[in-house]
Amino acid sequence: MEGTKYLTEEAVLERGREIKGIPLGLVDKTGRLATGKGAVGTVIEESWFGYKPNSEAEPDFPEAGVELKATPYIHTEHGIRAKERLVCNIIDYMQEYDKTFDTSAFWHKCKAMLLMSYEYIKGRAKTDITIDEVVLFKFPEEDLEIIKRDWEIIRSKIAAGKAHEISEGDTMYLAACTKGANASSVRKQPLSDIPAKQRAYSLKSSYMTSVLNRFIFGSEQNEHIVKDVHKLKEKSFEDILVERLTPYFGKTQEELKKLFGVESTAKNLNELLLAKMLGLKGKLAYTDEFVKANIVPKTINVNPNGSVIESMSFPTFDFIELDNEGRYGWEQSTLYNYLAPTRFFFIIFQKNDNGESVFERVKFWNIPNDDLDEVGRVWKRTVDTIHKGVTITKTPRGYSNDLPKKSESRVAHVRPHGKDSRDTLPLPTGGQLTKQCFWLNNTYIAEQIKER
DNA sequence: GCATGATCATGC
DNA sequence: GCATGATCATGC
Repeated sequence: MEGTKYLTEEAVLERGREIKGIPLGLVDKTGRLATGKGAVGTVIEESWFGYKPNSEAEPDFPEAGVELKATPYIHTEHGIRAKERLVCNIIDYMQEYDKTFDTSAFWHKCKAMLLMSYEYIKGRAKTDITIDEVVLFKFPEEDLEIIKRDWEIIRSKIAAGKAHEISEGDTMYLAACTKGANASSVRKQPLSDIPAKQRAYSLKSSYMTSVLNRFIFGSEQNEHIVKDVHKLKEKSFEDILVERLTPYFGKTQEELKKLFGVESTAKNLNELLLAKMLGLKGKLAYTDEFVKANIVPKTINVNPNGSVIESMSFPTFDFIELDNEGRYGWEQSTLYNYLAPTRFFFIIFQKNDNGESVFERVKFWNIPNDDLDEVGRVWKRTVDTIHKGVTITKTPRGYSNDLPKKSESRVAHVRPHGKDSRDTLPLPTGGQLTKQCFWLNNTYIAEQIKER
């Protein structure tokens, strides 16, 4: 096998398929499997295809123009989910900014990928991993239109001397994720002296979940918001969406209910109304684009004076798990990996002087880099406090603790989030504490949604 | 008046 | 039964 060239996509795919079911321990001829991350793909490339890992810029099979990607998935109670983002090439800020999508390093390397999927099972030895499915993946047209715009968003930030402001949540499917030993892995950018974090092109984990489900497990697609692909050539997905909602800006909740014949008084009323405005059968959150791009709709209620009524909560955390995560650092944490790639779709309702709720506007938002770092500091403070032991004090209003308060940070804080004060979880240092979660400060949200 | 602790309500 | 999104309520 040594020195064999795979000259066509078909030849790569055919050979790739033959690996299905063979434990990687039997495939590995070099003992590389024992080495760290990325070993699965490298072992297959080297020991199965007989290729030496090549230069960064070329696809793994240069003659066939195919990049090999081993991608883990997890079985959850809600079905198949990608374990992580699919990381592609590191972005060379100095080179990429004056290219076009077609001449970009990303497209050169990743326009065709041999996706080899395997199930990630915690604790399983790497030698026992088997590749379950192998497909030659090319981006479907509707995804490619969005990916081209994603790429352009990244490029234009570099071209504006703002490579240091790039963040994963800027884009929908193709994102610039951090890649490096730690936060101090930085590189030069062409139009500014400010060093920028090293980043790589990646396909968001939410996008990979969809790819796995669709192309490997053969599931149905979700309902699309933009049904006509050609529209995406003219305008971005976000512009199309905002445009379709604009006619309803300024209407009160009651007017909208009447308009759409909605009777409900439920808390998810706004969700129902939005679906009606867009002519959806199901929920906005379950549409193809929102699911793949990891866009989270959030209703924000604003007082007549512009202040945001409530802070925004995130899922409850487990104190013991959080303590464990502390060993791996902020960028490996659950919170980081939720907050960094997520785009939020803010649906803004403002109370008018008659106390009626008015649908003001919508805004796509993701957390800016600096503020994400600030959340990282709050996270670290939380981890450290939990690790050394939370101090709990009885007060007339319940139990108070020394986790980060709103007054400590412009951006985020920690607060209870359970059924009631008896809804508790164990602490790693012993004893129990009311379930808690991270919150984005309402004052911070107000600042972020301000129209500039 | 607001930060902070507490709790409700719905849907999966 | 619980996670999640949403909101309440009171003491400082």
